[in-house]
Amino acid sequence: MEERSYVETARRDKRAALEAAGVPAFAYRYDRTHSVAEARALFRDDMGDEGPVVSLAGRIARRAPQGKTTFLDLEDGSAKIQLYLRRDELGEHYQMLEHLDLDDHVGVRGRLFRTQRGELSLRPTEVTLLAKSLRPLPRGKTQATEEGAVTYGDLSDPEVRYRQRYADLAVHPEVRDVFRQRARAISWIRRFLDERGFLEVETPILQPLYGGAAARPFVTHHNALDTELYLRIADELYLKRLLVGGLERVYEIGHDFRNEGMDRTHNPEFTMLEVYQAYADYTDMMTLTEAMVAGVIEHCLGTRILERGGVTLDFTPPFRRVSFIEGVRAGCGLDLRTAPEEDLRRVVTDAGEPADAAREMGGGKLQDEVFKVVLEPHLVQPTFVLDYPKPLSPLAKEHRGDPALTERFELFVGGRELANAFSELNDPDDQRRRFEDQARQRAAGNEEAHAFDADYIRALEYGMPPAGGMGLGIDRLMMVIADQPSIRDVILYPAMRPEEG
RNA sequence: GGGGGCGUAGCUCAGCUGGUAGAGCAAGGGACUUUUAAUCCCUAGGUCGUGGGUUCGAGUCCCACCGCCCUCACCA
Repeated sequence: MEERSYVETARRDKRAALEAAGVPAFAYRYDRTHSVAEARALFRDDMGDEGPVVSLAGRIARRAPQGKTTFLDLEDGSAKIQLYLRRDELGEHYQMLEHLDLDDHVGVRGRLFRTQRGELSLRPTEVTLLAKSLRPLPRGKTQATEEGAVTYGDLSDPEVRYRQRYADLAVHPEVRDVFRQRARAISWIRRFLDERGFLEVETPILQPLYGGAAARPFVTHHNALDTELYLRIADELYLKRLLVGGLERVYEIGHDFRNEGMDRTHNPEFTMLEVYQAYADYTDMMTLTEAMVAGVIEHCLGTRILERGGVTLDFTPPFRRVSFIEGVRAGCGLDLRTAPEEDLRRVVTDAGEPADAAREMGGGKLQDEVFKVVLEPHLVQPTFVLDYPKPLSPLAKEHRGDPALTERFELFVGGRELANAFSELNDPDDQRRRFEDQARQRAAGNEEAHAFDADYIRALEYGMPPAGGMGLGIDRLMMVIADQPSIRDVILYPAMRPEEG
């Protein structure tokens, strides 16, 4: 049994006292007439002491008993309001107040008015305990200053904030706002796609073969089938099968799982949007992505121009476009298609990468590294990087103008990848060769190489229409929209090591 | 995985070259009928992350472990 702090003991004593007096500590329901924000909006200054009567429910966020008068702050999901309680107006209810604590849920009914100090308040004639708080929330104390509210002694330990998100949310209205904004953004994206004829679908998370990206998977086991299953690393291959089946525009918003490192921009499970459109190519995807990203930002923030970390980001379409090859050439003078690998390695090591790591690189890996060093850090404004070298893009169609490249783009913002799209490879024989190549890499020890997916090849053989496909990391988009520096701040329950080792 | 930092009361933190713990807020008692971080008086509250070691003596020094943060690497 966990030992209780003296604070909790005091609260339990109060609970017992209330229950002994016939006051239930945990009520069943309460009819409120307004949210606190709605109630605040009802009041007009010409009402004087005769404001409307409302019923509100929420937590006690401040307690300031003053003898025959008690001030409480009541906070619900929308806002805070001060309660002004008088013994001569509450009668026997007033005795109950001394058994109420910070954080208790209460319902109150009374008239709105403005105090002499000018604070919009509620003057309750009834107070109902709705739920006792037996453990104090880690609240700070808020003071109004000339520059706005300042909170002292506030919960700040990131570990506690992520592990006990309920407490973090309860004491930080601004954290609740981040997740409200997230919900608004996602529902706007659904509407955007629905209006354009895209069908929202759900594909398997448990998969016998994983694919669609280069990543190590989580492995699990199905008892009844006695078989290994993988948590998906991407939706791609299942969604493209639907194009074969005649669902011409599909999308999915769901979690992918990648069994790799975690940091400020990576959580092991994360929310991905994938969109596929038949008879379209990557230029159509670029238009779609631009409209969607600019639209959702404008919907959430009311503007397309954002200040982020001292930099002004302008999401007004059209976004900048930079060719992968040209961008690298402008950055280091080398043409990735023709430059000797030695020269590419020198670019990488000159940028501070360890020489021995660079020596082991070759082919696509080396090209990717050159890009990361030369171009990626400069992609601050929303920028499409176009036409990736073929070795980097095993699921993308060969570029119609250059067999060394693929028709692919990635969208970068603030130096980070936000979206990835191609003209989808739909030639089953080509795809088979690429899978075979991946199988060879896998046999050579590359854990991230694709498995050979015979069923997917079979689907392509039936004939997949030409299509554009796009994937967008919802969490990273939310980091931009909500101006949060860590992916953990836009995920309600980020991955953490289990407590107690 | 490498490097750096952190872990002390319910919360935020202080604690020097080692001498067995402090503050503010929160809590309990008292005063107070318009407060705004209310104020004033009093009181209580701690296996100093865990386990070893050095020492007459460890929150402090050493070692190991656990957890979190930052950073590099890997990746995405």
